[in-house]
Amino acid sequence: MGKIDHLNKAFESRVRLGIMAMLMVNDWMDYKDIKEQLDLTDGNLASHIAVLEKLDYINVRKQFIGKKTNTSYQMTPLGRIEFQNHINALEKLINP
Amino acid sequence: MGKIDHLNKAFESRVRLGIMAMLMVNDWMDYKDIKEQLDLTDGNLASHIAVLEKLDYINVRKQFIGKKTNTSYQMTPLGRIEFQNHINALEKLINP
DNA sequence: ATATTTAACTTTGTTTTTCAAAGCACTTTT
DNA sequence: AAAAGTGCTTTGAAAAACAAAGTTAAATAT
Repeated sequence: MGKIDHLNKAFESRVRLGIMAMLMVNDWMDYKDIKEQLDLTDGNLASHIAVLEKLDYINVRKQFIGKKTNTSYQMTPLGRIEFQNHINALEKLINP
Repeated sequence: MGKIDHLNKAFESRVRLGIMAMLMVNDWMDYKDIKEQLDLTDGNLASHIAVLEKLDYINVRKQFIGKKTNTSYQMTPLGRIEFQNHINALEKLINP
């Protein structure tokens, strides 16, 4: 068993790392805010969100605020566990 | 400027993360040891080493031990700085 | 002396991932 | 009626990851 096996492939992208880090500390985050804070294009963000959603690492909520569409994201319990595991693996790798 | 801009693209691969982490704590590491500890194929390791060498993040030393060829790797000062920066960026991302 | 094994690659080919650009449907603002 | 914003999807090109096979030279075993 290699030493890097506990690093989660889903978090090899700095975009997805960024998304997860934001969702660790903010319960629901808007599409627009994530896009702006990470400086991403729509297509780029949408594709990474799709990956995280498919893995059941994030929940997606679509609603209307007034008459505007609003999409926001929340970490799932599984996502939190997996991200924590990844962070722990990173720490072990770095401080062996 | 996005929050993930200080994450180094070179370290998005868990293989390269693993190599650098090993070289943080071991001055010279053998090809064979890295390959075994990270459980990589020859081609896979060679290609990632090539990336890190091209960026001047690692030094390569080829020598004979007795009559056997021996290839080993060491982190360069630049590599150490860049890896540290990456780790710092990760920490900021995770503990904001 | 010959055969086998080992180290350290390189090459090849497939699959996956990234990312930007364009388009789209709907809504609000002017 | 026109322009602009939201939140996508689709397309397509480029890059990256990875495994498998082949290569070379040297080491060891027979």
